[in-house]
Amino acid sequence: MGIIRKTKSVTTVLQIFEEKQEAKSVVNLIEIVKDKMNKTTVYRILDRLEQDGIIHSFNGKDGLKWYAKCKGCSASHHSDKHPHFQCTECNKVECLSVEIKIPSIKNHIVDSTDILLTGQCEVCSA
Amino acid sequence: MGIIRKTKSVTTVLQIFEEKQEAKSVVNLIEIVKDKMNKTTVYRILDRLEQDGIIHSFNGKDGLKWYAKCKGCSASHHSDKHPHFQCTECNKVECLSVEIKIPSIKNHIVDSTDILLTGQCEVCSA
DNA sequence: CTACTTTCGCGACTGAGTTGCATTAACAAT
DNA sequence: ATTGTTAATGCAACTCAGTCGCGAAAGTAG
Repeated sequence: MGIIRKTKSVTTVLQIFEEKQEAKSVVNLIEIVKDKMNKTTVYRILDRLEQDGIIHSFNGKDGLKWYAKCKGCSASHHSDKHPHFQCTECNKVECLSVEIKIPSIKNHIVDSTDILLTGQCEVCSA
Repeated sequence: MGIIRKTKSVTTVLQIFEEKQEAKSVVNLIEIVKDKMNKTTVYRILDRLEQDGIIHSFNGKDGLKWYAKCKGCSASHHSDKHPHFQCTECNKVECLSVEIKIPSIKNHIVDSTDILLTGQCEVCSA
C-alpha cells in the first residue's frame, strides 16, 4: 500500500508525469521540484507511486534510476516488459510500445525483463 | 588504447575472469583482491580492459556495474548484444548466448542494446 | 644501468540514495 | 468546526559506489 494521503507533494509529482509522457530521472525530478519539496520526499513519493503501480522504474545507461508513467501501468499488471529508449544526444528517455520476444532460457526461470536501447531519437536523428 | 603494461595487478584481475566464465560486480572484485591492490586500481584496470575489448560491462539490477569476459569479446567487435541473466536468489550473473531480435524502431537509430533478465538460475530453480 | 612514462596507492572528495527523528498536515470521527 | 490519530514531510547526518590529484613505485626501451 503506497499512497494513502493525497498531499500537495504527491499531486505535484504526479502532474509532472501527466504533462509529458516521458521518463524522468530522479535527479531531474528533484531539480524540477527543488523549491517545493525536499529530495527525501521525492524519493519516498516515487517509491509509493511505484508500489501502487502508478508509475514504474528502471535503470538508465547512466546508472541513475528513472521513472515513467505509461498507459499500461497498474497495480495488478506490474510486469512492464516494454523496452526503453535513451537518446545519446538529448538524453531523453521514452517508453517504447514495441513487443520484444524473449526466448525461454534452458533451465532458467525468467521473472523480469529489462531492455534499454540507446541511440538517437526522432528529433536528434533528423 | 587501454592496457599498455602487463603489471601484476592486471594479471591478477584477468585471472579471476579466466577462471570462471561468470560476471562479477566491481564491488565483488574489489572484495576479492582487497589485500592485493587498491580499489582505485581495480576501477582503472577494468576501464582499460574494457577499452581494449578484453572484457565488457553492463549495469546490474542492483545499479552496480558488472564486468565479464566472454568468448565474443574483442577490441573490434565491441557491440555485445547478448543478454545477461541475474539470479534473484544467489545473485550470480551469467552471459547468455541467446540471440534476441530487436525490431527496428520507427524514426530511431539504435546503437546499443542492453538486456537484463532476472529470475532463478539453473542451480537455484532446481 | 639509466631515463622515461605508465601505473599504483593513498586520501580526500563527489553525488545518489538512505535513515532517524522531530514536526507538520491529511483525514476520519466526533 | 474541533480534535485525535498517524501518514507524510523536512532536515541533518550518514552510507557507499565511484572519481580525482598527486607523489611514489614499477614497467619498458635503449
